[in-house]
Amino acid sequence: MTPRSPRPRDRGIPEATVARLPVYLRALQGMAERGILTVSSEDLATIAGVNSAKLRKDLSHLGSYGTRGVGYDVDYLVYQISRELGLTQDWTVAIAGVGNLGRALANYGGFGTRGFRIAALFDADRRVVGDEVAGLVVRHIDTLEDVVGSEGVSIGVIATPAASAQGVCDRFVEAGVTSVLNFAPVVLNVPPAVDVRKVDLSIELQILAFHEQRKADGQAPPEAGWIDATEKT
Amino acid sequence: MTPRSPRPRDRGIPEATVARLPVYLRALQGMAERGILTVSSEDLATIAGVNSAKLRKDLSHLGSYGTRGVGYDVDYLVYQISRELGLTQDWTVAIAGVGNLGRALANYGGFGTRGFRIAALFDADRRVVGDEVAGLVVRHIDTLEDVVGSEGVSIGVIATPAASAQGVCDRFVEAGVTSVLNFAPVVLNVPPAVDVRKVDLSIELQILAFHEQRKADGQAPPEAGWIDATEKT
DNA sequence: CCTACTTTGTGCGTACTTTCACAAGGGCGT
DNA sequence: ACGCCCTTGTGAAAGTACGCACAAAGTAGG
Ligand SMILES: NC(=O)c1ccc[n+]([C@@H]2O[C@H](COP(=O)([O-])OP(=O)(O)OC[C@H]3O[C@@H](n4cnc5c(N)ncnc54)[C@H](O)[C@@H]3O)[C@@H](O)[C@H]2O)c1
Ligand SMILES: NC(=O)c1ccc[n+]([C@@H]2O[C@H](COP(=O)([O-])OP(=O)(O)OC[C@H]3O[C@@H](n4cnc5c(N)ncnc54)[C@H](O)[C@@H]3O)[C@@H](O)[C@H]2O)c1
Repeated sequence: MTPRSPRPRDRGIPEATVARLPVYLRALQGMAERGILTVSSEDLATIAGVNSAKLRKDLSHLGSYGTRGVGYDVDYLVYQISRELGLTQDWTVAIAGVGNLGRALANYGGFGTRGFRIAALFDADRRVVGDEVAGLVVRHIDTLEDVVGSEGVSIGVIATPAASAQGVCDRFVEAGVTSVLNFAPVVLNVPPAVDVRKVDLSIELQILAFHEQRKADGQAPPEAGWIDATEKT
Repeated sequence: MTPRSPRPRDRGIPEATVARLPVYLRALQGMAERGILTVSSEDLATIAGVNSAKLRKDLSHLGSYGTRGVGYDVDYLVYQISRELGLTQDWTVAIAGVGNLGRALANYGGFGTRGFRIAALFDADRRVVGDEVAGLVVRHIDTLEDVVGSEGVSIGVIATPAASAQGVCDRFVEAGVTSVLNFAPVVLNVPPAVDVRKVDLSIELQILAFHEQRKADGQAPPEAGWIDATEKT
């Protein structure tokens, strides 16, 4: 068993590494469930779809948690990555906009099991307010400030139409939310202390279309070989 | 450069630029609708949330479409970016997995209006097959090969549970699909000629949690004006 | 205790990205 | 026709990210 590390030496994990840690974490959790005790960087890298040197360098930012000649202790690494990502504590989430997407998000079980508790759903439409969705009663958007305060919401999810997104974002920020996940196709304006991440499905499709066109244009029928997708996110 | 080039001399546009073109495009389309004829890199950059030098360099990859002293012609730029992204033609999309997320995607109007036609919905559950969703009848996943062939599907969207994702992906690929948008939290394995893009909401939340923890750990958060979010995707 | 073998952690060169800063191009008023 | 002023397009610098290759560190077996 790897000895515990005295100091989490961080302050300066590259953003690219942070974006990959959740991938490693998920792979490791899968292994832990299947009773695998240790894993080499080579094996974990293959599963995570990355180069093993990159994996080792990523993990080295958290500390030296591997054992040369053996690999990494799965449970220990799960713990270390979780701690680094801030998943050892629960985070409280609120979703604004309970339409197609908002409902899908609310009904998705994968969040709660990962330390993200959905505490409130908001909508502006009175036909929706009062509905029960995923065990929560949809509240009116005008109660946002009160609820965010009383529930201690720290992450706001925006699933409203684009036109309302900035307004809702401002209210989240005003109410003290410091992280926002935005599904509306607009660039949000926020103070420097607030983090925004955007998920834009149309953009993803357009990027695929670009490459698709490339493939169709310059003809050079690629060969065989079965490799890991690049999965650029 | 290394002895061998990874691709037959990349005909130009950096991946990072491709990922931003859709953002510019959306901003420009909004301007076009409001009757704006020309725009400077400074203004467009502000709206798109990027640095103006970056914007100019991005656009320079498409050609010299600006006029010094004036800016860019909005309509012309919309056309050029659309062409570059391959949006002057329609793309046919199929969605596999008509659950919470699959339904939200199918019901979303924003795709069709941007040149992405949803041609088919597939599910494995017989209670779902036959349902009408967004004007389409859900088909059984076993008809995937036939439909993909006859409809000329080039982009496959995977919204099934993680356990089924690789299998569905393999069938898409086998049927001739060369671009995949994956919502399931797994790393897909595909041949080199196939592009995969992944959207993983849990990862986004985990990245936010990481920064949230940082803010809490550290000390007094910065205080300043009102800037554009970095929007790293 | 020593040798053979495995796997980590990282130094280093390469490639990509972002940003700065400015010369050159082009419109417009006079 | 001329010169001023604005904005583009782009070299060059600075900052990130990637992946190879290998010494160091640890295991296993005799
Ligand atoms: N559905 C998708 O698959 C999908 C895909 C890509 C992007 N999006 C984006 O996600 C967002 C939501 O999409 P959707 O399909 O769920 O739309 P939707 O119209 O089904 O739902 C939007 C909901 O937001 C509510 N709303 C409107 N203004 C509000 C406000 N000020 N405060 C609170 N709630 C408000 C509406 O009442 C509605 O219930 C949109 O911005 C859309 O562009 C959705
Ligand atoms: N709903 C969300 O907000 C959300 C968020 C993040 C990630 N995801 C991921 O998206 C995927 C779908 O999520 P969901 O909430 O819609 O799940 P869901 O369970 O509601 O829907 C999944 C659907 O896929 C169908 N399916 C199962 N196996 C199939 C197969 N082999 N071929 C075709 N269809 C099959 C099921 O019958 C079901 O209808 C999951 O991988 C989930 O982890 C969803």
